[in-house]
Amino acid sequence: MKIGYPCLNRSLDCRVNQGFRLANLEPKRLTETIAANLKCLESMIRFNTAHGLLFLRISSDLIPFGSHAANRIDWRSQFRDHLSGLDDLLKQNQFRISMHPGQYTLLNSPSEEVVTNSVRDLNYHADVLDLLGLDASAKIQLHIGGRYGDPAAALKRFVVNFNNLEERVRRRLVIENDERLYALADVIAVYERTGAPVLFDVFHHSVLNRGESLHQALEISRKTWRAADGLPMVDYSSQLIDGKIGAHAQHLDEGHFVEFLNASRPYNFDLMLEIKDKETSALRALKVAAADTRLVC
DNA sequence: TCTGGTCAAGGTGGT
DNA sequence: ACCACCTTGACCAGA
Repeated sequence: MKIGYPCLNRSLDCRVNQGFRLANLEPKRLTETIAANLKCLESMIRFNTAHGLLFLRISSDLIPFGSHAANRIDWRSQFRDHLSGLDDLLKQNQFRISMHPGQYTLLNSPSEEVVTNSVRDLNYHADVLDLLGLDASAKIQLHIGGRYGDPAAALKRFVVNFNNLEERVRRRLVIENDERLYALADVIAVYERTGAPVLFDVFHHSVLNRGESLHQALEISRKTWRAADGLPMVDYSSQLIDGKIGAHAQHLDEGHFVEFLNASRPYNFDLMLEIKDKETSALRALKVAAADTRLVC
């Protein structure tokens, strides 16, 4: 079990997701921003290495407008060496890597244009991981998408569009249960028709489920990961006190986390802590989990 | 330097 | 048909 926090580090004096408005897009600025973001990603990798946080989710905003038609610079060639340099760092320290496209990336939309844009966005994510030289254990996690008034048809569209993706994208895609529309059982149904492993989200499952216990859910989801996919990935969070149901906690709830660690044995997985204060909670989690024999840090 | 409106992008659900 | 809301961090214009 490696532990990580998503995308951003609050204690560094740089940012990996610097951007600007589309109206201000200009090749020189784009090139400079990408260079700055990559430099900051290196700082983040060094920070995580030093602290034993070896599960890294790379921000989708690493390359501003990464999949947008207006991005016309050849960043893939321009930053090829820079990216493979980062890969050395990642491999030396045995990092586990993921990425998570945003809410607008929807493979199952009834709109052809939305699907086209989504495919391009998934290609972009795969480009980053490919250029980093990472194997198939580096994953891109996606939700099934919308319901569009007809969940069966929406699921079918997901399967068809998934199976039309390039192999280099398909091998990296894993599907995550959400907290409103598609529960673990739905994601499993998609797995059966696509072979895409299931990334189990503990918190979403606590909000939307069909009665599976944590144990059952971990058992069901882990079986969908093959050797080449690496250890299963699991997302963890807890409810924000006094927040709406489904809102992520601001800080790690240590009691809840200890309970999760105990209840999740003997299953092993890499754990992403989706908690607002990012590395602060991840570092606390490492301490809490210090005696857990599954932990790698 | 601060602040509030806005940002590439879609969809749900209440009225 | 319309509109508030989602979920979020950061940009940026105007004060």
